[in-house]
Amino acid sequence: MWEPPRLRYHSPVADDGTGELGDLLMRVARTQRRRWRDALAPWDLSPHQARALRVICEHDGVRLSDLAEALHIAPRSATEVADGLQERGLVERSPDPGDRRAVLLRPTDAGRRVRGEVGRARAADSAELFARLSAEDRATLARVLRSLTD
Amino acid sequence: MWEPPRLRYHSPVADDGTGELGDLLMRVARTQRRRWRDALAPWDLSPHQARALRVICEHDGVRLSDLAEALHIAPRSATEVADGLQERGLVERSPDPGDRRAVLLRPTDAGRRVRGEVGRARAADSAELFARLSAEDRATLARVLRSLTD
DNA sequence: TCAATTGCTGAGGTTACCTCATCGTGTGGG
DNA sequence: CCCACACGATGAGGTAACCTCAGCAATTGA
Repeated sequence: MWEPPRLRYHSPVADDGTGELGDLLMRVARTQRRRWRDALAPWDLSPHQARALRVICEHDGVRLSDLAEALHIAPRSATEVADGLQERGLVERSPDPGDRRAVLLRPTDAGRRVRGEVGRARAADSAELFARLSAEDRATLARVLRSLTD
Repeated sequence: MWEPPRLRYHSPVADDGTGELGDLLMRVARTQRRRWRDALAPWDLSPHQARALRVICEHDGVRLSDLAEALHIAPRSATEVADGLQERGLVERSPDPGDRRAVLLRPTDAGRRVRGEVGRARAADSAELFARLSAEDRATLARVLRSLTD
């Protein structure tokens, strides 16, 4: 039996349309983040680990400091993300032949496989979420969002 | 002097358009989340605290368990959010006359004032972010996002 | 050549969440 | 009218994901 929520979080305040856009955007983004986290559960990866795996798979031989930059975290924290992936056998550390201080991260075979599976799961999930939109709404949404990312 | 980033996080992978929508959405949302956090800094409030203050101001007399539900966190964690707001003098606890187990949260005068200031700052920030869109793009975006939040 | 910088990581702290246990209060079936 | 059980809040304690700072080895530049 359904019971109405006692509190609504989102404001019933009348506004001019731009104020609400921010709310809507965050709401959809939160929905998608939650969906993504759930979709990632079978591999026991956090969203950050999945992003790191993707970065590492896309560029052969990634330095920890570059990974940190790509993920917008402190260099020290990239060490921990890499530790997590290494523990799971998805990436390996190797010395950088050009700079003996540095460490290069490379995907293992398992890492490449998992990255592929995760990528497909993510694409499927995204397609499912956006399936309710018409093709032209999707195109408009993509254009509008792109113009907001500068 | 500008230097190109060595790594791009976002995938150059060609896709069918729906896969990229998810990325774009998360990217815009992250931008906005960061902007919001920065906009909140003058009041020393976390995003969660600001949301809690908003909920408390919009409904007079909010139980901790209701706050937890509204913020999608465990009841125990709502206690901590309320503690933070109470320390800053923005809300106060009072016994629920109808149930002596429960505690009702109400905004103080300072809380109401801060909520107003934060709301205006947020609206201004949101307006600034979305200002580059045409009025009809904003309307379309709102419609499309709304249809994704069910 | 050597002082300063860079890349990584150990040590330890913070924040924001969680679960479980406890305590006082409400409530419904016998 | 009980009283066993459910419920609301919170203390205690744990975890995950960040952070800063210090230290070490390697590189770089004046």
